[in-house]
Amino acid sequence: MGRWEPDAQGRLLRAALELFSERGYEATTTAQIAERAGLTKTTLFRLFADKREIVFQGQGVLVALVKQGVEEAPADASATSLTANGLRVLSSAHGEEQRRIGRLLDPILATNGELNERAIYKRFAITEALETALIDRRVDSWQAGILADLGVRAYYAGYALWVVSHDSPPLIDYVQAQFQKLQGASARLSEDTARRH
Amino acid sequence: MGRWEPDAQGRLLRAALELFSERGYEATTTAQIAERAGLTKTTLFRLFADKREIVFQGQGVLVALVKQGVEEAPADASATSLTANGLRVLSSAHGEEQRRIGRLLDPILATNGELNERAIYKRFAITEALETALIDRRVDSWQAGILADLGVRAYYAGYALWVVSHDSPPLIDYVQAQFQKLQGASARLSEDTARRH
DNA sequence: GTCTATACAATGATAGAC
DNA sequence: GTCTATCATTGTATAGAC
Repeated sequence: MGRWEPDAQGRLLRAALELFSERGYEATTTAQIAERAGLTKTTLFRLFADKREIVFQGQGVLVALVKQGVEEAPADASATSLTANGLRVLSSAHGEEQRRIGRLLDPILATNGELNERAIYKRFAITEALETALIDRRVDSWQAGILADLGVRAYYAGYALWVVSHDSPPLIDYVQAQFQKLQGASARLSEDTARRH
Repeated sequence: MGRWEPDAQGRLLRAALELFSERGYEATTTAQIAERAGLTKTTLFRLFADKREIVFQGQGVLVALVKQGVEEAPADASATSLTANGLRVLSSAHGEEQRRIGRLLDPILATNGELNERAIYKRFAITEALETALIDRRVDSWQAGILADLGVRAYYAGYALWVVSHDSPPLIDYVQAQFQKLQGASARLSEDTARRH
């Protein structure tokens, strides 16, 4: 049992992804994950709050990043620019390593309600962080909510395209393209409504 | 043990809300809930998928209602009208009974991450149902996503106001007011962006 | 300060009896 | 349809080893 070896969390994450891919999420016990990582169940639960967090704890930084992106934007930035900057910093956390993890994780997510529920919870946490950060930058609270929904929708749509792509463009390119499209669709929606009066 | 008495689910829901209010969600065991309802733990888990579903299973109909509301809207309805009709039928499910349950449940939700996670999952399910129903009515898929976010945001904001109010107006009045405000904020957002070119 | 061993409570599944 | 009984697994708590 190679104890004291470094990166216990990383080893547990890799062991979990392997086992979940091999035999599914439910058919894998926490004891098996710990064993493959050369640790015990006790240690696993000291490092992760629950079984789901083994694969999702990495997303904890995303909340801080989107907040930071909004805070760091120029003083004269529009509400939309503040959002775009949040998305830019948020996306910057995703490199090849995250793409590889995503490719393993997404099929598992799709077939498991328990994991999917946690994924949605993380999405909501990012949305709330973005909304709060925008309000802190004096964006109108109605607009902050709308932009948070729009921005996070762009982020997840962009992510879905990026994770399966074999191209070189970084995630932010995909996210920005989605954000533009959604803004255009939103503008057309408002025009349509106005035209009906 | 008054077995064979009717409305086992309702008895379990009431028992759960009482016990959660008295001693908190985590301090209440499923055996205690079953006991207060005059049943056993086994029966509880046959009627509900897990402990959280005791208080959330009632929301399962909401997904069907919002879908139905969009489907039943007039053939010439705009995308916005389709959404409004979905919200109208969705809101129609909430009477005094639901308000009473909400008043008990909301404080418990606020203090428990596990329950909160399930609540967010239900919100997402309603959003997806609305988005899909709009797409089925030939709404552009970008606009469908935006309207689903906007509509569900209006629904939850309206619900939060309604549940604590002591006035007579039904939920739909609150939801419609929120939907109007959000549409206005969205239009101003698009104007601001256009003006910057 | 991190890991292990052990014991424990609670969730949720399953099988057979009424 | 419900009950009793038993079971595997998750997740916690404690005390001690390196």
